[in-house]
Amino acid sequence: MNPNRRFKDDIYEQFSRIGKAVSSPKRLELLDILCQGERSVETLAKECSLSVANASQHLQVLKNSRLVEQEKKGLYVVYRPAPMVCEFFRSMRLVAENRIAEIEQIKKRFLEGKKGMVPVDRDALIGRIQKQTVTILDVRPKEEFEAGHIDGALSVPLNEHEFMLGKLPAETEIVAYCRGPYCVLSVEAVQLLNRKGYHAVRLEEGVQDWRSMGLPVESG
Amino acid sequence: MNPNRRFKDDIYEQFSRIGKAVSSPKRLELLDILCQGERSVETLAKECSLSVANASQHLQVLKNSRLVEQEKKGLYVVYRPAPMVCEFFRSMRLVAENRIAEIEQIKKRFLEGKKGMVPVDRDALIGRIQKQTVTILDVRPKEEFEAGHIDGALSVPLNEHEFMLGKLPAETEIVAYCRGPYCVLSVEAVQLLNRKGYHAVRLEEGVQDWRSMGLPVESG
DNA sequence: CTACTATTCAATTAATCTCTTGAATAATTG
DNA sequence: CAATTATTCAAGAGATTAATTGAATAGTAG
Repeated sequence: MNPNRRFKDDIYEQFSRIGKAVSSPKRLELLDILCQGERSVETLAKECSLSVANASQHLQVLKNSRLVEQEKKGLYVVYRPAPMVCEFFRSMRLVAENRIAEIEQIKKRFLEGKKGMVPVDRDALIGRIQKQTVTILDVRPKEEFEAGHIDGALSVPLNEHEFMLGKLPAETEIVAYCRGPYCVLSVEAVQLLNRKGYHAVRLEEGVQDWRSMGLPVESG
Repeated sequence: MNPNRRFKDDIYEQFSRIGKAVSSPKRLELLDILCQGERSVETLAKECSLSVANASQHLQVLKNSRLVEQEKKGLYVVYRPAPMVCEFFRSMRLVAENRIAEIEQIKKRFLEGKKGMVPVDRDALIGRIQKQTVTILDVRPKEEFEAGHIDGALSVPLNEHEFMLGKLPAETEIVAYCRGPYCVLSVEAVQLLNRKGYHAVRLEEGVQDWRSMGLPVESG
């Protein structure tokens, strides 16, 4: 074969390793979660409804395409996204959201009939946070809250909701957020709160989006 | 199945349409070329060493994942990248180049033993263009030159090289560029020029890279 | 209207990928 | 040292994908 053709074939073959890695829905879900922070295989498997063996296998594929890195921590192996990968994933997500109409439809269908799912006006929200006329809840697990959260948010992990409910001011409006548009924690939280008589709405954006819009993020 | 799980599966399934589209080396090559400008099926097939039927089939896949758009122009169907796609492709390319060591190796192996393939210092080059102590050649087909080229470059398509050779100043150094690091036109041009006694080196970056670094690009 | 051109479609084969299952490994704890 | 835990490996079934071939379509030119 012509050496020029050979060169191109070899190069695009290598590029396609990245593409192959992100061609499986489950691997994308794994990546999406990893972009929130490092996780163990078991955690990832549970989060993505995969068997541990299958999750491990997908993680190997991601590792072989250099999209994730691995580190042994005590009894666990934790995976985390390699440098640049979160930005790349974000770029892919944006293309998908903008180009593939079905995504909007699926979201719509899923949220339809649920209370408090209207999109929140970000600019208005920022003003209201400052004026303290709104309570903002981070409903992700505590560790994720600690790794970074919207400035002024309260950590109320979904599983502790029942417990925390009493502590919330009954009169102010509540805005709940979680990892982003495809994480359902805030959806469940908002439904629960509304059933309990609060006025709660969902903020679709997660901390990553919040940060990448240049808005204040706290940690600890 | 749990409706939350259903929702996530549906969403990531849609995301994976983008991933599947960029999981084939040939489709990546097609996309890369399309990011230079719109092309007919036949042109793309020839450029990527594909049969026309096969190229068409790959283009259908890209179209179904909404990465390219199609327009009938006279006897031809031209394809072009959809909005945001070039940026996405670039982001993918950057991840691959930074994370996959094999790519650097393949480049090295291909260029090894060839004259004038040392990387050109961009900043120094800009200065020398302004001082006119260097001749910069765009060796892509004329139409591509006309659609946009590095400010100050001369259009000398590779196939017309023999013809144009006499017109080049023999004493000044020559820098040739083409579509980017994986286009071999400038490699061939530089070899040819060096055989003819010129002092020619290759600029790896293409117009796209040049532009995205905020450097001046002319058209027409 | 006929011939021609560019592209797409349809069917086939070979190769590749995903998930499952059960076993293997490797590190930690009692 | 034995038991436990987290992860990985290996093999196989079923589904998906890429390239090839030959035919079909649709628009253009003579």
